[in-house]
Amino acid sequence: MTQARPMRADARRNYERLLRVAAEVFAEHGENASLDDIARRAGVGSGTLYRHFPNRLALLEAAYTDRMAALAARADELARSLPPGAALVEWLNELCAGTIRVRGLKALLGSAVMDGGTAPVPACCASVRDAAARLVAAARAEGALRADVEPVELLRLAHGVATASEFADGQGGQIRRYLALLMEGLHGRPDRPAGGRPARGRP
Amino acid sequence: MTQARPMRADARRNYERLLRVAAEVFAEHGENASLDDIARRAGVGSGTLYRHFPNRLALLEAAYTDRMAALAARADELARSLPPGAALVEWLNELCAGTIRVRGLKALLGSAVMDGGTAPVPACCASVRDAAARLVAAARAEGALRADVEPVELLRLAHGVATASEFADGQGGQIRRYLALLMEGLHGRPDRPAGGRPARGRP
DNA sequence: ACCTGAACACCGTTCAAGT
DNA sequence: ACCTGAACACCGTTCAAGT
Repeated sequence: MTQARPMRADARRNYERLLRVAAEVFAEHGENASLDDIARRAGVGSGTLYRHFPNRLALLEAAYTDRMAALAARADELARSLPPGAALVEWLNELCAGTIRVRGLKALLGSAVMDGGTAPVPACCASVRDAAARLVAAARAEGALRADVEPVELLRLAHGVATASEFADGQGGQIRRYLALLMEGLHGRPDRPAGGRPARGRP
Repeated sequence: MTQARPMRADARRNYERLLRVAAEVFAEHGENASLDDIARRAGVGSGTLYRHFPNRLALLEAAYTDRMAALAARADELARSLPPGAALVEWLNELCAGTIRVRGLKALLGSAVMDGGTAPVPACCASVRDAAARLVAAARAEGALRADVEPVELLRLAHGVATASEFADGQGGQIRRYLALLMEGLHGRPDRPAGGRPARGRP
């Protein structure tokens, strides 16, 4: 998977300019930003963009690999400084905030939690999934998380929370609240977690 | 707001053809379907489409007004045949399933729960919001729903659940499950004292 | 009053021609 | 080996010309 031969100097320069510009433009205009615009701002021909990145998702992945890695690293940092349940919630919170602030990141994380067995999961997405799995395992062991929820499902639901939060105010003002609702449960009085609930229909 | 003067016969015909075709095409290809394609399939010039519907959202609204009304009506139907808590959950479930099956509907419901105080909420969106408010009020009165969640927030979270479900399998296979997770809460033991479902993890 | 379709600007993608 | 930019097909939107 690693570079077979080093790139020619000009190719490497173009490659890096494209990455830098793409990260900026995707962050500002979202995943559907104009590729032509990215090439233009990077000062290269559009063909050059396609030579390095065969499609939009490939460019998105390359542009945000470092941010994805940072997200994965952040999980372990939080795991060291907080109890498992709190670490998980805080991480999901930061993840949601990131997907709203950096607009292109949301699409990438979306592709990271998509099932579509067709394409293999890119490395940067796998690292975030793995980080989630570690936090989930710890939270489960502590009894802070029910056992029938898979890590990737939690990521999907967090993506949903980010989507909901985006609709709320366009920024992330409600992330913490919606995430708490997801984690705490919607029914039952806030001050009475167990019991006191009328019988519901058959499961 | 109602029709000042009846439309000319040919205009009315075109208008209706556009609506019918748009509903089909949006359902199939999603909110970003080509407007040109819709006009072509309806057998009218592209200018005619813009004359009747100034922008994409306007067409989307008009094309799905009846479905939105049906959704609102369905809420009251469920309220009559189920206990409040169950009626709410079932309605949200059908709403999510609808937004996945009918692809353009999702964007419309998204705009229905968006805060953006700029544009006034279109009538069809308001009717869905109102229906949600009725179900929420009943569920609250029964004690099946905590009191600090607004109806529009519940709709936003349901939208998030639909998004998460779409990532799961592309269809709606996980809606009921994710919705239950949202409604029941992620933490706390699965085998709670009252009304709990059987534990799937450890005994 | 309404419709048509050409016109314009834009975008994604490919590829022949260059160095 | 790599880059460029023209070329093609497509799309959203406007508007002069028609009826």
